[in-house]
Amino acid sequence: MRIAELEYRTGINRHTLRYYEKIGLLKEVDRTSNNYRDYPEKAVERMNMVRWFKDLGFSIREISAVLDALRSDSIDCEQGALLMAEKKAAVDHKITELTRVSVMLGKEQRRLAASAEAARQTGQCEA
Amino acid sequence: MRIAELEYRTGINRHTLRYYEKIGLLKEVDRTSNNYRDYPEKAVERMNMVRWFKDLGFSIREISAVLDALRSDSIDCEQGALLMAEKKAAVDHKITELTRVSVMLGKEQRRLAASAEAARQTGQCEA
DNA sequence: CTAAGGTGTAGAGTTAACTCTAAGGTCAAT
DNA sequence: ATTGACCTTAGAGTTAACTCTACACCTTAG
Repeated sequence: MRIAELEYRTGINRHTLRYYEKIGLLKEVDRTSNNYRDYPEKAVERMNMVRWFKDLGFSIREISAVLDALRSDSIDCEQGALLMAEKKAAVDHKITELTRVSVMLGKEQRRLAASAEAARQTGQCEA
Repeated sequence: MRIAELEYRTGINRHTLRYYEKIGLLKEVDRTSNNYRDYPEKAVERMNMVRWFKDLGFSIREISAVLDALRSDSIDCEQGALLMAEKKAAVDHKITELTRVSVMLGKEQRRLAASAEAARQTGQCEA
């Protein structure tokens, strides 16, 4: 497929797609005889994965490393397994911290809602 | 306390502390007669909270909004409660997605570890 | 054959969030 | 009174990750 379709199917700007290619994040690209880029189905999958990771706060460098390790022609499985374990630990830590944040936000939400209720009686917000 | 101590106790660069003040993220600042900044204990607490949120991927704008709502002289509790609920929902969604990522990374880690084991026999990584 | 619309490259511009530099004021100790 | 370690501001520089502009080439419908 050409760049317009990949752009449409991934929601990633074509300039960004070319940028990703340049920095080595998107490697599944061929060229047609007229020098247009020709993307395989796999490119859609990779880019959707990139968006997924990116939205969760991974850096491009991290995503590159993970995708490279997952690519089937990856050189070193041993190394790849280590990377996965390391990333999983980081993700699990983040989940723990976010859970703490969620609890805190829930508490504060209830506190503020109660104050808002009181305010409707007294006219003042905070107690 | 002066800026050196706040820098030491929060691990946040003094330039960054002044920057945070300028953009309204750090409001608990007084001045001594010689125009030096004089921070109350509360500033340490706020800055540690900022670091906590920042490391979890919140933007400065988001952190500002949350801290403002938590500040005891906050104007509108009603609005604050809504903000907390909204942020909590976003955090909970992120936790769900990160959990999916964690599962995926775990699977890939095991797959790669198995391939590495096989490689030790055959000399080839991927099957 | 030409105009519209898709594609190419190179490189400039943008935004967030710092991080640092320069030039100068303050203060405690020698 | 000078030195050195503080502090001040204004503004420049940096990094990541885009996003856009300019200009030229390719393709297809009328």
